[in-house]
Amino acid sequence: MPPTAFEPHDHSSCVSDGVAAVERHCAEHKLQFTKVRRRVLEILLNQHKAWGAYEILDKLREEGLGSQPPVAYRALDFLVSHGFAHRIERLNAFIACTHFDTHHAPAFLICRSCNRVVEAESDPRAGELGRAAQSAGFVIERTVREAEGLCPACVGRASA
Amino acid sequence: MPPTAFEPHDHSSCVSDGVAAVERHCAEHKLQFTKVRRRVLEILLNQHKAWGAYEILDKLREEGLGSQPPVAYRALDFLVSHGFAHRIERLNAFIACTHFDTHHAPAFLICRSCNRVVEAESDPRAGELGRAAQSAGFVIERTVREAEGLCPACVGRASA
DNA sequence: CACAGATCGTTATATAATTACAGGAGACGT
DNA sequence: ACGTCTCCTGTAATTATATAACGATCTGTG
Ligand SMILES: [Zn+2]
Ligand SMILES: [Zn+2]
Ligand SMILES: [Zn+2]
Ligand SMILES: [Zn+2]
Repeated sequence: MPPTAFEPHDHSSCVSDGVAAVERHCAEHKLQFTKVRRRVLEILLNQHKAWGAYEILDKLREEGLGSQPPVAYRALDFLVSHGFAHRIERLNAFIACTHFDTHHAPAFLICRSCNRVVEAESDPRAGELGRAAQSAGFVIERTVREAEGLCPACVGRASA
Repeated sequence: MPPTAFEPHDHSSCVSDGVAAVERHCAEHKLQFTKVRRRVLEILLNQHKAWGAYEILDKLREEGLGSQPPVAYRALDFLVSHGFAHRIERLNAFIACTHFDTHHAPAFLICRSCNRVVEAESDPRAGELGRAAQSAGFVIERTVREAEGLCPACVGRASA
């Protein structure tokens, strides 16, 4: 199952499915899926890129949903803490989770040319980090795995 | 070869060996290892933790080596771009490289309790990132691999 | 309604990083 | 030694990212 967001796809379903899944999850877990939180999730889902907090804030401001940084950061904190979105450390930016149902340690592929970001599943105990941790007796609680480079489309464009 | 910095070791040699190796490399490659650059490297080597740019700047200021942010950032840029130091994205901070001779894609173990950071070697093509990239046709140029958790000493302390 | 807890609106502040430009020190060919 | 070029430095100003603090408002519950 290769990542799909680098390829053409029916993107409107990315948005609607994403919102619907979170809506369901919130209802089941008695979480408040408020207007701002919903809108921020929609913004994140709207493109497969990582959004800076202030970019999101600008959108909210245009729509009269809030104008100060804490408004955006609180909504993002909610989404991230419940696994509906992820923070991309390399970019100081945020992206909607594309498989938030599973309890996961995400990894990301970031295209430096078109800025698209794709989330891949990953096992935190696998790979070099896990091996190094094990041999050092280190207990991993959270991992950051981000790869920067060129997506297939941009590689083609560059070498064409 | 397990990482060593979580264990007791002769730390004075960490500093002197590190400076000497960089000094040699700069001489061989006609790079200018200026006073500020050397001092910043020494500061980084002084503890196995990640230093914020402004922490370093404070030290430089005390010593009359510069007082404005660009002084610290320029030295750090030099060190990072030549592989003598690494940026820890998760912490917005910097650490001296512990095996800068080899052409490498580093991975880090970050203890959230004692703040020690250990660098492990890693192959960028291995692990989940590499697999995901390959199946997506993505060309990796740089990776961020950072694990946060508890080092052996701090795990012991917590469960004791 | 009365209450507790979560959420929101707003101001101010903290922290991290970059831009821009003038000046200085060394390398280098003449 | 002289000019000249390049890299390095000093400093002010600004931009970008994130959090603290506090009162007001909403939401569900008895
Ligand atoms: Zn899509
Ligand atoms: Zn691309
Ligand atoms: Zn040491
Ligand atoms: Zn520790």
